[in-house]
Amino acid sequence: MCSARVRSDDDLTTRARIREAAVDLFGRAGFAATSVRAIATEVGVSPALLLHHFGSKDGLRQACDDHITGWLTDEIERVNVDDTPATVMSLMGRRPEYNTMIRYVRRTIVDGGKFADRVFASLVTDTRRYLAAEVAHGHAPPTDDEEGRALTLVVLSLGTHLLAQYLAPPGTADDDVIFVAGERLALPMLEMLTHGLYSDTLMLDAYREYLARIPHLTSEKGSR
Amino acid sequence: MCSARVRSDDDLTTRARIREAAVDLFGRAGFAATSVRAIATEVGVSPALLLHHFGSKDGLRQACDDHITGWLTDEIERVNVDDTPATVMSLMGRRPEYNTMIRYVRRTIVDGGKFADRVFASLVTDTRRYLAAEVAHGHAPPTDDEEGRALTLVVLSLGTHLLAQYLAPPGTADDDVIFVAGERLALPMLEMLTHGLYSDTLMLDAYREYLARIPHLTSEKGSR
DNA sequence: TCATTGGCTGAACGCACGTTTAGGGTACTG
DNA sequence: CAGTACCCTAAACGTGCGTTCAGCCAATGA
Repeated sequence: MCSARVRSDDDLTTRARIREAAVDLFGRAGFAATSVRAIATEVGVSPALLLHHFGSKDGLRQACDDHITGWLTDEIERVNVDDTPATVMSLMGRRPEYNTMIRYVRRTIVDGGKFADRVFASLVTDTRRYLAAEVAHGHAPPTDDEEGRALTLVVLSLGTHLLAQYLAPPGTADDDVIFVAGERLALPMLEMLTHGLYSDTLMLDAYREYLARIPHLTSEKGSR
Repeated sequence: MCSARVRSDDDLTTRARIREAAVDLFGRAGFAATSVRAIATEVGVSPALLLHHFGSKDGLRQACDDHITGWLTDEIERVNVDDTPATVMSLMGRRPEYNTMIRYVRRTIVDGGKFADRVFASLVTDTRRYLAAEVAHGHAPPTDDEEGRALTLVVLSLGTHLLAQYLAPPGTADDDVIFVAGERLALPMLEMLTHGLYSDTLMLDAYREYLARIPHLTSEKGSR
């Protein structure tokens, strides 16, 4: 079920080849900017066949979402067993089929919608689990706002993917962008996650004071 | 020139009102998903007038880009004088006209293109200048990779805007999303920027070792 | 053998889009 | 008063879209 996702196109049913092409094109150009005709041409079939199999363009998107969901679940599960985020970040983007998935997820997040909400939520959940493990092993101190810390990490990693095209040098081959961007930021990010940026608590104190002075909510946030 | 950007719609020429509506709609839904007819309806004029003034839909986009460029330059210049990133982050998103600008910039970055490259580059430049000042004042230690550190900060701040809809609680009013997301992350981010995440150098050392073992480039990166 | 099923196509439909064209209305200018 | 310049519109054009429909063709099963 897992290794079956890596194979030459010849092995696939036409239905599956259509879906693969759709995932690729949706991920690259977005759902709205990808026409049914473009996908059909890519696969070498008629536009009508596509609707015969999936009912409508939205049906095809649904099939892509489902496919990616399963894929993502498998991979995260497989990876959580024995890898660290650093190695995961390095490994991903190396293999072209990961590129396709990451591009699709990227598009999903950018375009929004229910599926995107679910994907984001699951990323946060996974990060919280990872952070809890780090705290348990004594590699990170506990915090009042575990969710906030997880959100910050998700912004860092997802943001790196979202902005990959700007982080990789101009002219980087399309399929290398995600990997190159990850490598570019890995060291300065780890540096910041290890030693922080500021050498004093000036900023932090200033913001805490700002929060204390303006009690804008039924806030229990500025506490500790 | 600056305060002239805040005024009721009545004061504006029709040409300007069209541009304002276009900035708003392009920012919300994206260029491709916003039709000339939709903008015309919003302003209350005929679609033809729009093309009379701007030549084409692309001409209108260009006018929006130019408008936002000037606006952004003014604001950054005004802000750099005496504000800290924390207060800037807090202030922005408060006023609705900033919301419009941020949404437009967000779309620009997501959709890519030459204008996006320029915007991103100028964000990095500004962040580097800010970091240099912090180092000069002794609030932050120097680093081998100033650009990398700046990129990391840009990913953090821009990422927060890109992902704002997921960071704010579901159901947050459209115009509050950016501000609420900023407030949600401000404290955990400052915490991380001040104290870091990891309490040991395990991760950092592991990645440095990985870099040393795989000399993939004419690298002078794993140094220090 | 014939009927049935399912993958697949070519042609067409209705629609929304960006754009063009011809011209109406109003206010300056000689 | 005629002429001109400008803001603006109604109507239409061509294009590409998602989708529908009638039917071809090969394989299957009775």
